[in-house]
Amino acid sequence: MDQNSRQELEDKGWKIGSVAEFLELSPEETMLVEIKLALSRSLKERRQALMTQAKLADKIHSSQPRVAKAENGDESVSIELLIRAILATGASPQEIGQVIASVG
Amino acid sequence: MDQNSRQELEDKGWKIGSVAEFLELSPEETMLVEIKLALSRSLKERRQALMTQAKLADKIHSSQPRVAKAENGDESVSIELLIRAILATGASPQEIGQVIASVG
DNA sequence: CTAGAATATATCAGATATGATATAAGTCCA
DNA sequence: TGGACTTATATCATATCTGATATATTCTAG
Repeated sequence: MDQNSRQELEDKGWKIGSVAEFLELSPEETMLVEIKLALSRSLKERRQALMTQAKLADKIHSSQPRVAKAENGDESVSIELLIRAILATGASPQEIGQVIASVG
Repeated sequence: MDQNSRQELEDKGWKIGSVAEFLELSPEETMLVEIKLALSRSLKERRQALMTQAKLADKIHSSQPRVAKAENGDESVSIELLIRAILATGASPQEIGQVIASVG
């Protein structure tokens, strides 16, 4: 975990108040966060190539603001919603598996 | 989706009241459910080889009953908890990606 | 520039997932 | 056969996630 990753996580609001607190994330907790961020990035890439946030929101019976949060790695977004959204871009389970497997 | 899968899903309580209702699951919704079930099965296999449900519950700061639900594909269990649990068995993101990629 | 479209941020009430607890049911072997 | 251990089921108050809405900001074409 380098300084850039740390900054990225803090920027996304991963309730990190101090370096010490950050370092207390276990490897498993860190992996979980990285999985979420990888899914966020994948979602944004795929969605941008295909449609607007509002259009995707409709497809998954959600709202444009929630899609925005999903794409920006907001901590309030569940992995479940991320996967629902990615599936709605036409991704296969294989592709989703790839994204997760690509994490550290 | 064959008859066995359907029966499996109904057994797990995936709020399916009738065949018609079941068939109204979109391909994306079906994939999501199958991803969850695949993760459940993987969790159970891995955990059984290593430790007791109570031990795993401690590791993820959860409870034995919740681990039981996770392993039995209970609808109330989030993908997030499933992944947290699988990571706690020592699985890598690669292995989790494999499980998801193995779905349909 | 600038209007319209897309995206981001803020707020919130309701829905869902959570860990805890109690306890039932199953498993195993002394 | 029964007692320890493990897993399953039921209930619940609380925490977290949800979609909706309002609105601010950013982007893009003209």
